[in-house]
Amino acid sequence: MSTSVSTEEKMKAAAKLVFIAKGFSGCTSREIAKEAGMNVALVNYYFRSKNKLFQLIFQAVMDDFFESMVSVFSSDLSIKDKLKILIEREYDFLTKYPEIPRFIINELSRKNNDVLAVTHILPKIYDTGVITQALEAQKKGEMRKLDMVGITLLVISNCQYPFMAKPLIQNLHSLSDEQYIKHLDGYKILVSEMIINYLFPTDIKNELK
Amino acid sequence: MSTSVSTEEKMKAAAKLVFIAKGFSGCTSREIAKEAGMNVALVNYYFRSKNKLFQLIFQAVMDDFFESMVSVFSSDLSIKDKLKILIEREYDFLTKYPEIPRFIINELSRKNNDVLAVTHILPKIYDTGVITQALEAQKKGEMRKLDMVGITLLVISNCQYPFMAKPLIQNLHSLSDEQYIKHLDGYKILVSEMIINYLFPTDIKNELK
DNA sequence: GTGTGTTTTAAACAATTGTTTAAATAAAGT
DNA sequence: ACTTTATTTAAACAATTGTTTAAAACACAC
Repeated sequence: MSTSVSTEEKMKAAAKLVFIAKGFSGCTSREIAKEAGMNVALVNYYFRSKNKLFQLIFQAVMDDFFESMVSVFSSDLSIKDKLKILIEREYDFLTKYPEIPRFIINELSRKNNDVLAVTHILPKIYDTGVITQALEAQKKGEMRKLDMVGITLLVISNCQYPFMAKPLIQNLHSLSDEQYIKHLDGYKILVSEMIINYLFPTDIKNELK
Repeated sequence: MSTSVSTEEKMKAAAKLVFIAKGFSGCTSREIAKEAGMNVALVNYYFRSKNKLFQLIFQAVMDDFFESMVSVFSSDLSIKDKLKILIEREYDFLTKYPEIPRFIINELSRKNNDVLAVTHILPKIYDTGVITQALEAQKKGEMRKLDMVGITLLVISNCQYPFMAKPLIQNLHSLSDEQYIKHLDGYKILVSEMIINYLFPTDIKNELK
């Protein structure tokens, strides 16, 4: 029993690694098993099929991915500070796991994907009260009027895309890995400044409408 | 001869369609041939291999993708107007071909990809003189100091990501296709406003550093 | 130890993969 | 019309795919 849990967990870890790096259609069961150092048949023994294993991993990655968002929104901060911290956290997370947004967007774009997946996240965000908090700030004239979709897009566009586009930008501007990471370091500040300044303009009368 | 060009072209069109939709590892030679309404063997007859065909398509898509950027930069406008128009054009292009950024980023992220590809684009952008134009505007204090990588990231993050993330945002916020397109319509204005305001602040003394 | 159940293995499976072959068809040249 | 070349086809190819099978190895009760 003790070893079985361990092997199942090792296989999941390997699957996560390989799936994220290569995508569902880009890898094979044998590749995952090899990464885990075990026999191919164990994929089906423990998870019934490559697809079932994938769904498991994908769901877990999704939950991880949105966990920090929910936790920031749950904190006791102003909406402005929440967004500031969120951007900070996103960059931290993505520095560690830069492949994840590409992985998620990719697999969600795949048809024949059983994943309905994400619908359970929005209620969690609602429960944090962050949305009413934003609405109140907007009523008080402290925050620019913008719906939740827009706010989400604004934040994750400017956080996730720079990591997703790394090979593109590197190729385009001939940058090494270190050069690119360094660039992102400064870019994070810019993004935070730009978004916060836009959403919470200092000169309220002129900017807000 | 006349039919042969036509079939080769038909095959390329089909390949473009299928590759963009499903990616290199996500589709088969037979699928492409079927889409073109022809025999599988013709893939290898005309293009030697699935991989060679892919490289051909990928290169063409890349060139298309950056063509509008170069053409806008070549125009006779201020740097500020060039960026405004660029954002406008990007949204137009992406409304037509929303899958392309995901396709490009995906395939560039794939290892074992022979594509070195993009290095020929940057010189073209240099040749438009847009970079010296930006530097001059920055010297004159009209534009915020930010290198080309940052400017590129700023524009394409906020243009491309909203299209790439469509299934994610739709899933997250339970939006129909029409609802999402509608959202993007308004979002485009926001993005343009935010970026231009950030790069060209009206109150120069306070904002620029 | 013996027996029972679980875990792991190597081998096999049918299906699908990219690619090749060799024959059939069409086109072009003379 | 005949030859030659280019195009298209169906069939086959070896390799790889996800999955199954049946036996081996293991763990642990008794």
